[in-house]
Amino acid sequence: MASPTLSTEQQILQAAQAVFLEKGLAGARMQEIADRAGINKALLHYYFKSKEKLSETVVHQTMGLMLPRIWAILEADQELFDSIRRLVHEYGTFLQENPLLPLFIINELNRNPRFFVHLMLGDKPGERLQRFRQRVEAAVAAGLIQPISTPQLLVNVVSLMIFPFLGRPLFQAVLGLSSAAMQAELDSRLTEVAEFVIRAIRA
Amino acid sequence: MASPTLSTEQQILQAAQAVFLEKGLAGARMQEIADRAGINKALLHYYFKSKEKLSETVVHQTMGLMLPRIWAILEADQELFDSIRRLVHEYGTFLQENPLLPLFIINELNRNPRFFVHLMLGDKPGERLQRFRQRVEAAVAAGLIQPISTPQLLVNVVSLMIFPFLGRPLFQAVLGLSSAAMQAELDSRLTEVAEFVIRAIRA
DNA sequence: GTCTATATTCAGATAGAC
DNA sequence: GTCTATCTGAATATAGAC
Repeated sequence: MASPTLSTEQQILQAAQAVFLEKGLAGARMQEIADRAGINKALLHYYFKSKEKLSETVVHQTMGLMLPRIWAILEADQELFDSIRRLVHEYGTFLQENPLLPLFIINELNRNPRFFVHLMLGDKPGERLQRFRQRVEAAVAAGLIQPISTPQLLVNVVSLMIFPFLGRPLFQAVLGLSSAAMQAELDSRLTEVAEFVIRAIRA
Repeated sequence: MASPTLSTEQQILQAAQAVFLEKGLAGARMQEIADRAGINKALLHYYFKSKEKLSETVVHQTMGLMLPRIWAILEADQELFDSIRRLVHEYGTFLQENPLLPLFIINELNRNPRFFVHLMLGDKPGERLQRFRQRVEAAVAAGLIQPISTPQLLVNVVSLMIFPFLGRPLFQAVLGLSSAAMQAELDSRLTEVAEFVIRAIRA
């Protein structure tokens, strides 16, 4: 049960986020959310008409924390390698603090791409990346980096950051690492991934 | 409805795999599996006592296709860069043919790590990677590649291969690509990822 | 082995009192 | 706003005839 100084609505949202992240949307139970918020199911439906509505509110709130920071970095006018270092470090830190988020997001993204993409990109999806694309192409043209398309570069960076949190149980077992040792590996990626990418693309 | 020349059991397994991959374990309905197999629910339970049992059989069967090939590459005594190229190409091709598999696997892996890890690695999880580990360390010692730990290298390669299939809807929207264009990007990764990794680690 | 019909369980949602 | 009690629907699983 969360701090009683929060409004009931905030208690619910906090409890709902925790349960959704732990169990996934399909696995989450309204009963459990109510229990953790210290109320009952009826009141849950009084505040949020349905589970679907509740989840949308939670997703909206949760994504709001991260997205502006990512876009700020991608749109900043800055040396490309520094952008990559900042992106890896800031987004990586956020992921360390929210390690369950990737699995939840990936599932909802695939279940309802429309809703999700609109939430992340607003009305004009393709355009937000224009600045970053120009900077990559300029760096290629100037011979600063290997010829690589913006899609491939971006997919690579994002994959390297997020996937370890999804495959963690597998990696830990295959590599024969303790939970602490695996955590240390993830920590060191906050800098290692950036250098890995930079070495790969540097001309 | 599948080919009627198959035994009922095979019809069921085939239908079950399709539904599990499309809907996920939680989202799959026994009714739909029965429908696609051309039988009814009761018969489904006659062959497989429960949904859980059925899913275990399907997972077992599906993973069996891929795992031996991966281990063969990791355990082969071969030049390291060639191993990476083979791994990316063979595993990548498999993923292209089974694009829905990653999402299903990742969910089941996190839902039940024990069962899953045992299925993938057998009784002695940490040991199967010994040969590959030695080869990486030897390459580092010989100055052929940058100093990198086996865990980081392996996590990187696997992340670069699998994650694009999980984040595909997002990437497609962010990058403003058509479905065909996105597919082309994924295709070209079959070779590009290997070269990306090799450039990153080459001394 | 295969079917129809039914039992059981569970979870989301609502009614209505306070 | 908050509660107890209840409805409704869906989905897994089983009984029993053929």
